[in-house]
Amino acid sequence: MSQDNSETLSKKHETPQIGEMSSLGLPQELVEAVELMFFAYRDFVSDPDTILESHGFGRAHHRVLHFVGRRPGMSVSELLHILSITKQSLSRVLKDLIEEKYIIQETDEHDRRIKRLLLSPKGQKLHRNLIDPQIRRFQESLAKSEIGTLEKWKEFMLHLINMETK
Amino acid sequence: MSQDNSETLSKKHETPQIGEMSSLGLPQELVEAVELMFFAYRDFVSDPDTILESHGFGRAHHRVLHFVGRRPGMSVSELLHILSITKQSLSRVLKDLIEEKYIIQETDEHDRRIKRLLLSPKGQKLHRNLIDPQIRRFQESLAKSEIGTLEKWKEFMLHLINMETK
DNA sequence: TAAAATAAGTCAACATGGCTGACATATTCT
DNA sequence: AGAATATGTCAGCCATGTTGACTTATTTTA
Repeated sequence: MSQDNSETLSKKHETPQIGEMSSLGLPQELVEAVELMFFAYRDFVSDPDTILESHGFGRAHHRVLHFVGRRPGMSVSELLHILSITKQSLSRVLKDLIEEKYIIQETDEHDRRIKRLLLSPKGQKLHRNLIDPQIRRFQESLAKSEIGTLEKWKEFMLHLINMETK
Repeated sequence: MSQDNSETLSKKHETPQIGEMSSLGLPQELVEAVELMFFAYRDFVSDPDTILESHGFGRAHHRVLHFVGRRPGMSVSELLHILSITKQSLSRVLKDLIEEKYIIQETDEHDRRIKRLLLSPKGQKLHRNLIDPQIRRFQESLAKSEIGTLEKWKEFMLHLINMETK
């Protein structure tokens, strides 16, 4: 990973300038950003893998645990929608998590077709263990960064997200 | 330098500080950051998929094209190392790309065991088509962001990366 | 110069987690 | 009563990750 020396592209709506282009005519600082996205994400999601492995779970299980933990009582179709995967893909991992009692299903009071998903205490504990190293990684990175970094980082990440996802 | 987010709830029924702590005692702003990482990465890598599909390629092919494009003349083992995948995983996609003449192999002049990997003009064109929407996405997001966002974003992303990767 | 190390390629086999389409069941809405 | 909805399940396909063993060519080293 090389450092970025160029101080440009700092104003809103400014187009890339000649000095910033690689041989392919691409703004070099943004090509670097593309790579940072790849490496940072890969290392970031690698943290929980050891824990997951010891439970016989994969990353798909992690995602389900995460969103059910964050939005307790969500329905299966809401979960499908947020994960943007198919029913079949979800059902495999959800089945595991329910069978091993990390996730509890409760039939909705007013519409008995809907099953509300919740983390059991066991599920909450695992969820916490999985997210801890990721939070720690953020905290350690922030400690090395300038003040105000998190806010700007989050703002930018939010802009990167598709409308439909928001 | 930066902030400290680690506060612990000392009493059972104490109200978390607004906007900072979830019910699990985690800094809320960092739990949000974990989710932003998931959504932003997912949407970001989704851009090139249509193009790849029309060529019968997947994301693994994209990564190979990208790094060979960025570091022309790299060896197979260097590529293995940067991608952190196994020889077998790489060989499948690399074989496709070589057979269809997106990537050219040249035997190293001084050590004929080593094969230098290069993009053909066809490979360069595809690489460019794949990265374009990602660059565009960055530019559009930057246009909506405050001045100085890219530098801070890149700095933080770099801190998130493992030592071994750097 | 013979042996060891290195770079690359290959084979078989297996796991995870995406996908599709079809279909079943229970429940609610019209 | 019939349509729509929410969930679950079956069978099968595909991409891409894994391991371990082995070959071939070439270079380095003892």
